Amino acid sequence: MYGLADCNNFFASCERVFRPDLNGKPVIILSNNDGCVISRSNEAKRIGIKMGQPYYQLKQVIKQYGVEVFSSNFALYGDMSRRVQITLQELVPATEVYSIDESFLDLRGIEESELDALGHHISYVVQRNTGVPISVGIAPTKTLAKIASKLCKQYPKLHGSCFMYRPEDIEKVLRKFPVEDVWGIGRRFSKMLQSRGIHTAQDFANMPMSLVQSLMHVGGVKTWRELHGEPCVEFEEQAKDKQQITVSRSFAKELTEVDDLQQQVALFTSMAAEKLRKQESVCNAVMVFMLTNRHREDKPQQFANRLIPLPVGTDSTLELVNVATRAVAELARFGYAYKKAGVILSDILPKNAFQTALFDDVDHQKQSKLMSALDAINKKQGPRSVVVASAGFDGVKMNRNHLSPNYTTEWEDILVVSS
DNA sequence: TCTGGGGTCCTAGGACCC
DNA sequence: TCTGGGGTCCTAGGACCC
Repeated sequence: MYGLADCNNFFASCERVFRPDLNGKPVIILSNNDGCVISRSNEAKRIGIKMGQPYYQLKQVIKQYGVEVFSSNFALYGDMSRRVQITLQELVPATEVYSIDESFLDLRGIEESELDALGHHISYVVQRNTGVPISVGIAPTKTLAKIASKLCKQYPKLHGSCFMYRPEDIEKVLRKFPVEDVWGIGRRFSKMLQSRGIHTAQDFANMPMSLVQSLMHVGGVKTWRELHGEPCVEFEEQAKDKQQITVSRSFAKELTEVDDLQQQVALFTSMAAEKLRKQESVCNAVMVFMLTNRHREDKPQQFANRLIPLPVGTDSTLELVNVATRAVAELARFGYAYKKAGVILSDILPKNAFQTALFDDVDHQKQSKLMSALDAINKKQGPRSVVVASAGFDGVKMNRNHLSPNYTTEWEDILVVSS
């Protein structure tokens, strides 16, 4: 049996933990730059606010219903996520962290007769210890566990946990479960399936496997098998190293000056390099990209990008910033206003396996020591206590007009003092 | 005026090899 | 008119996830 523990309306719930006065009120969380809605309390869902809806379209509704609005505060959500994960780890043999608000639970070795009670216990303890409400689904495959956890959100009578295992019970659920809500079936395939008269998960499960194979390839077959109770998606306790690391942001105002763009890209590159060093890897290529505002059809459009292969794998912020900022200077065109930029580190390998080039003129040992020192200081004193000069201390040029305090981490305060 | 960010996997097709 | 066969590697694009 597999379990899935999925936090309810996670970001909105995190904000509420420290603002209990908001219980029962509509709450929404906005994306970076206060662009669009990325999390909603049940009350906000009920008054028709949609996921991904642009904030500027909601001003009227917000006023009318007294909706509480928050800018996203990932320092807070990341820390709350960690607390939930620690709590889960204490309750089951092993967990797989799937996303910031979901973990799969390894329930091997636990008696079937105990699973229903265990699910409810997990749901209760997580809420008691962290303040975050959570839905636990338990079933013979990951895909079915996902469905079970979604049922909890639909039916409060389940009290936060749903254990489904008898084939006849599962079929009863699948007959009412929309095919577009099945894990692994996205917007495109849902549309295609619906045009063929497939509307529920059970309709999909009733299709011949060969037809699923020809329409949706191996991914579709996996999902089909999982719905039939045959596990195809393995439990992965150990998080894998990232194969690609991206840092990108939209800006509050469009940037037209090369200097400003370079400073932002230098900052993104520093952040990406830090993540790279955290997983003890090096990258062999850097991609820099810059976009104009695609919503402004009256202005000239550009999606500029450049891939820079590196002669030797590196994890050095200095080296990477150097390459990335040079690319910005080459890409930026006069007369274009850039709304978003980013950097992607790719061709990633473990650091201990990296190869040196024949004519390598960088002293890697020295660079490595410098980066270790930089990371150590920033860990102790708070993020960006020490930065490369080209990235500056100002941070990203971003709107965050409804930001909550960092209730559980103090770094942002230290940053203000030190900068 | 104002529309997020960060990932993975799979497939098809082209380049290239013998 | 008719122009081999089989393999690998790489990349772009499309699908999906949160």
